[in-house]
Amino acid sequence: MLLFDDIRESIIQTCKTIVPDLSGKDLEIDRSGHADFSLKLFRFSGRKDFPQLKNNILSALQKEKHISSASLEGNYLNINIKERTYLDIMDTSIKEKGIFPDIFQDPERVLVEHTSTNPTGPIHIGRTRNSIVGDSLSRILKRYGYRVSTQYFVNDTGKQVIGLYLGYLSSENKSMEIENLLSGYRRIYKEIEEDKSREKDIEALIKKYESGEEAVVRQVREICTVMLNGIISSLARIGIKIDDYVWESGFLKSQEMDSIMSSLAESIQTEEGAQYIELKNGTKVFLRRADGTSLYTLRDLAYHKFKSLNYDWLIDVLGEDHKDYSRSLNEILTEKVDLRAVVSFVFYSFISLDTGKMSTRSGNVVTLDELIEKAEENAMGIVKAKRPDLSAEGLGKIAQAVAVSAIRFQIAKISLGKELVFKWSEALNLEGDSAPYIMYSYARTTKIQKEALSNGEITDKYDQYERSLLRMLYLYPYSLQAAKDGLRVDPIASYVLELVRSFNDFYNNCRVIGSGEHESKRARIVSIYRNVLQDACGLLGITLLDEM
RNA sequence: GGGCACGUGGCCUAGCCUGGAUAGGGCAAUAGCCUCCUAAGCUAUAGAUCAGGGGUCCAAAUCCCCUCGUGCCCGCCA
Repeated sequence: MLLFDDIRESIIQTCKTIVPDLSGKDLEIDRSGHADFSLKLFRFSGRKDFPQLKNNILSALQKEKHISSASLEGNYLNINIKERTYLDIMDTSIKEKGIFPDIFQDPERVLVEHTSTNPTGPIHIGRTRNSIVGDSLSRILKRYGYRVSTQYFVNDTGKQVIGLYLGYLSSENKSMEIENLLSGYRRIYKEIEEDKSREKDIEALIKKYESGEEAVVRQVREICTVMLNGIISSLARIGIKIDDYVWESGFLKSQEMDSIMSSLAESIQTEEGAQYIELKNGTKVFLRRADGTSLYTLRDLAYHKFKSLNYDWLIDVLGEDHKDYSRSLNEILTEKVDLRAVVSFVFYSFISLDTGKMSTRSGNVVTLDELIEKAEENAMGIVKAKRPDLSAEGLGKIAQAVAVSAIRFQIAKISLGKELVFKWSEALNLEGDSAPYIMYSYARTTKIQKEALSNGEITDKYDQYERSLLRMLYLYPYSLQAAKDGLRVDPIASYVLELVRSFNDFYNNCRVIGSGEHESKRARIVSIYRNVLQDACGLLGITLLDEM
């Protein structure tokens, strides 16, 4: 059910007067170029009165006020909507509400947890998929009317982070700089590979840390803060700002953890002193080590409990490696802990490099900063060549917008289940299905917007390009809904590309300025285009510029 | 071994949930288009046994089963 004034609904109502058991599914958006919408009549073809039925629906539809034409082709009933209807619905919505579609306000409070990468180094492009998806998803839900917040769960406990701390302790250079901390971290993990007993030093430190030894706690926090600030500023460069940062160490001796443990009390079993609970499929989920220190699952359960106090719907954006883990977590949350909030998980597959899996520890990574820098440099070269008339400042502004938008779009457009292999040549390509392609089509409308006359009479003559563009614009809410329902970002990206393609057809075939009787009508179509494109690009983090 | 994903022209990808009319795009290739609102654009050509096999159905890229290939998970890591 779409939440705007949908003409599809009124068509279905009309059809129902003839065939009461018709449903919304029978009327689909046509993708094959036959019509705007098509009614599939296959499932009624067995009826004795089928020929009569077809004709009855046809004549009922021909009288419908929004329909310009309806015709039978085999078992399809093809329907075209009046161009003026499209134009008026969108025009009115934008004039009166400033937005199309004007959808509902849902009071649900939603928390999107994303990124949450270990603060053990700069964020790399693999993790960036998490951030981009999480950020766009929260924008989509906000656009839908939910009250949305975003949160980053900062992992400042456990082996990785303590390993980072040990690296710091055992290196001569005590500067709190990212590069220095990172090299200490890498050195420690090399040492562990060669000599497993080094892990004991980490375990000993974890114990000190969890027991709250002041100097340890303070220094770990300090190191994590340095790393986290690096990640925060990298993300800021691509337009991502996370509302809250919640430190995992805060749950070590928390009310939430106690509450979880008491909810689970009856199910807890022990094995050589370690505490675990058993799931329905027999999996053992460990909560505490034999030495009493907590495990990630327990802290994560406490964190979910905490989130559920303030939100109705929790959305976790996670790598596909967390699938089984999340299933276990969810089983515990729904069946053993009485969590009020609904929890949804969004999984994405990994981004790898030509050289294999990405890893901060091994150094086989492309960091987000590296990508941004190369992308900006690349964009700058192109803008310079195309716009020799602009000042350095103007060039920089465009190059930056192009680089950031391109990075975000390249990731957002791919559906989450697909594994990605990062290739520089593709990342730096700014033609075809890329953000600049979209941005460019917007920039071309600027002069039209400024100079075309838009308040004259509107003719009733529409050509195929105007008609297709109007229809594409009208279909925007359907993509919004697909994105929201599936917790996906790529439907918006696909839609935007299709919309831009449709606009380019229009632009190349329909002159606006000085087109006489067509000018007002076309100017209004362009104006709606700018509005919808801006809306959709806002969800994807694509910056639209008036010139480029 | 068990579980979860993914497999669409040389490369990348949409469509799959909710089966239906000629499988959309892009990159790379070839040939064109700037006296006309920005050529980061547009047009045309070439390129696909929708991994393979079986099944259901009037109808399968789409649903079901099997096989193969790839990735991920199966820790007192996070």
